[in-house]
Amino acid sequence: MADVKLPPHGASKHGINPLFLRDQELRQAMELLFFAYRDFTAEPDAILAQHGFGRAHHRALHFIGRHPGITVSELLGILRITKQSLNRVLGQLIEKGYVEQRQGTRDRRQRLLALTAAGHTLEERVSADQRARIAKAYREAGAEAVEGFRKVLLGIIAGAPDRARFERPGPPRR
Amino acid sequence: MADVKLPPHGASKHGINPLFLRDQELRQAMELLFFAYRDFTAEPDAILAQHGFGRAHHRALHFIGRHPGITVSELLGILRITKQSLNRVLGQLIEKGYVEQRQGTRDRRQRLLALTAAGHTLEERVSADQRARIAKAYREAGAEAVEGFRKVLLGIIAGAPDRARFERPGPPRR
DNA sequence: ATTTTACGTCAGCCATGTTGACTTATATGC
DNA sequence: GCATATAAGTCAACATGGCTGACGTAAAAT
Repeated sequence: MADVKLPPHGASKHGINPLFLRDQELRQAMELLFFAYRDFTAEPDAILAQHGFGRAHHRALHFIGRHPGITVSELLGILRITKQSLNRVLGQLIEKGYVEQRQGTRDRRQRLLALTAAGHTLEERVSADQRARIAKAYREAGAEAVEGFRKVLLGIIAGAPDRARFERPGPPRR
Repeated sequence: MADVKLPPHGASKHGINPLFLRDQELRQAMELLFFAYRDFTAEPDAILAQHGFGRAHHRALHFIGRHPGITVSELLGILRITKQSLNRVLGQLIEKGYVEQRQGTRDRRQRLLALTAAGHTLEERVSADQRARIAKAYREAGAEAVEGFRKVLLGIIAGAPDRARFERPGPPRR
């Protein structure tokens, strides 16, 4: 690593440095992720704003919808935010009747979270554009590309525990 | 669309609804994007915080680095934020000596932006983890998967103008 | 000469993250 | 049974990075 010296922008006078190409390729991927995420969230954000909500509310709705009965601390582990931040969002969703809590049976300290019917409806409305966008991208790219897309994103995701989410078909039961 | 009625969570008593599988697949993609983005930004955010900067600063550094001589309004078009928001970030980067402005020659109202040497160094430091993460994911997934990854992300990105960024090899000259 | 464009700036608002301190109820381990 | 640990909630204060709206200046375009 220390013996490779790149010129300021990687291109030497006598041709193109292969490490420069590599860097370009990696930065292109960074941009693809940025643009995709930017466009992926634009529409949902606009719809959420009409309800006085934000992106954080959507994330909660989504994961509660996919894992009915999820506990607060499990949700915290997924979102990687503080409980104070989550509580604000969760409180608003409960107050407006999109999320319900019930006490855990095995452990009565837990609050098991679930979407109400209204919560399901809202989540569907908010995510409609995202699902359509992915459906379109998948359709255009083909099954093989979809496999590659999954593989690479999985490689970007950090730890084993999170990756495990994508190994089994259904949500974890409680 | 109106004639297809899904049971609450898509699974009927007599087998699995193919539309449910489809929905699961799309939601899985949503989650992959979320987790990848979450983990992709965690390390850079930590480094930036040590410098008193945030994610917004990194985005500016990145795009200025890739498009030396970019104008303020071009950068605004890429980031899709307001000029007031960009100005705050840009002002801090200039003040601390990571970004330089010079007056446009063709149009003297323009401020052409470029990284200083310190700016380049900082950007490299901040993006090192991201590049390593992508390099690892690319290596593990293989060339074919990388092609698929690009194809699908490109399909998710909204408009023709933005996609054009990924069609040519080099940054646009000015 | 007028209008439009590129950029900058001031002021204030909101969403969403943070830290730190503290409380309550319940489980768990000795 | 008591001590400790855990799940969740709460209050307060703060930072970042978006936003709107209003206004200013210089230069280009018509």
